[in-house]
Amino acid sequence: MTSSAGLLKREDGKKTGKGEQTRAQILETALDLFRERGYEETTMRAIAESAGVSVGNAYYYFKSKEHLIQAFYARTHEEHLAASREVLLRERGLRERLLGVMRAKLDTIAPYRQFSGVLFKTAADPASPLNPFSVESQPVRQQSTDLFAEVITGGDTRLTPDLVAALPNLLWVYHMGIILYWIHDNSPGCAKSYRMMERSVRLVLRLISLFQFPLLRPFLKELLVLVTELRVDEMPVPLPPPGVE
Amino acid sequence: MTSSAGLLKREDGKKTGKGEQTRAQILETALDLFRERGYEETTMRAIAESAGVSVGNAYYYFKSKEHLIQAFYARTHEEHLAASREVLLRERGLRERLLGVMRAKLDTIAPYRQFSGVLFKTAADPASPLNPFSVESQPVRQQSTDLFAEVITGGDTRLTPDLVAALPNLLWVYHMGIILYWIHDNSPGCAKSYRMMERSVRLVLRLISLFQFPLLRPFLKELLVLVTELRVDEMPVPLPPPGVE
DNA sequence: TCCTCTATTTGAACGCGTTCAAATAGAGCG
DNA sequence: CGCTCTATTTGAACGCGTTCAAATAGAGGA
Repeated sequence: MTSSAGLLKREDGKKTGKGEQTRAQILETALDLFRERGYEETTMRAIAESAGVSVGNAYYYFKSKEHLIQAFYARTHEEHLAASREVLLRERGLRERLLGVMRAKLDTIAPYRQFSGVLFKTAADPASPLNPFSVESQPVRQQSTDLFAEVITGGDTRLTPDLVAALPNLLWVYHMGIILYWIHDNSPGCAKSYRMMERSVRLVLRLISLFQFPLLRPFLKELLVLVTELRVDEMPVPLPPPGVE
Repeated sequence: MTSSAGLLKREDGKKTGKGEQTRAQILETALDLFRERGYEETTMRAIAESAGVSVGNAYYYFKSKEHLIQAFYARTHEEHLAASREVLLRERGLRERLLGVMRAKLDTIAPYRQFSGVLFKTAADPASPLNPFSVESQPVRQQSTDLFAEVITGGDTRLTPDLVAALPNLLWVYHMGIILYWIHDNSPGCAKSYRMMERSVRLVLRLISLFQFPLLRPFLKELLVLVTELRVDEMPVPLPPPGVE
């Protein structure tokens, strides 16, 4: 751990780097196979064989098959962030910004639609690290809500502080809903999802402008309380193993 | 036609009835074990052994371990309907009715909280028959939305037709959201969930009365379009490979 | 009574995800 | 060079959900 040496060290000085190569090899192979044959149909043995390693070795780098999904999710998440930044630099109108970010989301995950179902399934498990509310995904979730915060604050539309406070989380939930719809959408090119997304964005924007009226302040206050309580950071994390209740 | 011993032929002349007994035995045993040890920890072999049958026999009656969850779900669903009917007979105020139905829901599933997570996980899988949007669960879903329809139409509060049309589905989604929160709620007695439920019910009611204003008619129209499109009946169902049951 | 046909029941076997004790590789050091 | 320590790699083995060919039970007909 101290210092130096050999052909393999990272400037980071942590691991030898050889492992990182193997790790990447396994992940690439896995994602390829997932996309080709689907998640359930791809066995760990097949992944290992295609990657030219042993099964045990795959498990040395990924604690479980699920953790491969997590890696996939992290990747598309990054892609979406990048695509969104582009949109947010270009567009100033709230409508264009939200629409662009949402469209970017669907575009990003499009190639993986069929096995995104599995991701959603796993994510729904409270015990899974993939769960959006788990500690492990806290950073990703944070980045997502930050993104929505940027959508509403970086544009040319001024909103009341209440809304600015509540909207990022609400929009995050909203975008999850759209993805849920998308996962079940078998229309060619997921056309229905895109249409649904556009319509709902319009509705969301109208709701936003509606709640700008000072008259509706009490609603916002109440909403804010709920959203605050929804904040997952304050939710105790389900601890798994011992004991029955 | 019917043999004198009685229990060997159904009126509909389909099955012998002996099987029904075995089926019930397996289901009861399974649910007991699930509640005691949890879902993942309960093996099909253990269920079969405890029920005094072979593994293969368990699979003769339940196509998969998942289908045991489905049976459980059907049961608590019935319980909730019963409890709700009681509430709806007693209460006339919209607030009391919605609150009562929601509370009944949480009360009904309370004993199974820890393994309800699994149910949710499975339900999130688009390919699962347990999925709320699947054909298999269409009847249950229908009954649920009918229940919410009864909540709003059977009380002493008159609502605009638009709202009456849109609300059942919206309330169904809302109640799913509460359950999602509940699943992640580790507070003693799920107190946070109950509080969240009460607060959100209050908010929902205020929103309902808000959208009674004729001024907000366009919103309702737009919402109605979305909700109609959300109707899962119109969503093409991902068909499972072989035959039906 | 015996035969037939269907409903039910069995348990071995399969393929999967996962684990683990043990083998190997390679760097630093003498 | 050999020694040591750690990172990496292996493949057999385990327990699981699930399948299936074959055995059994039981009712109705001859």
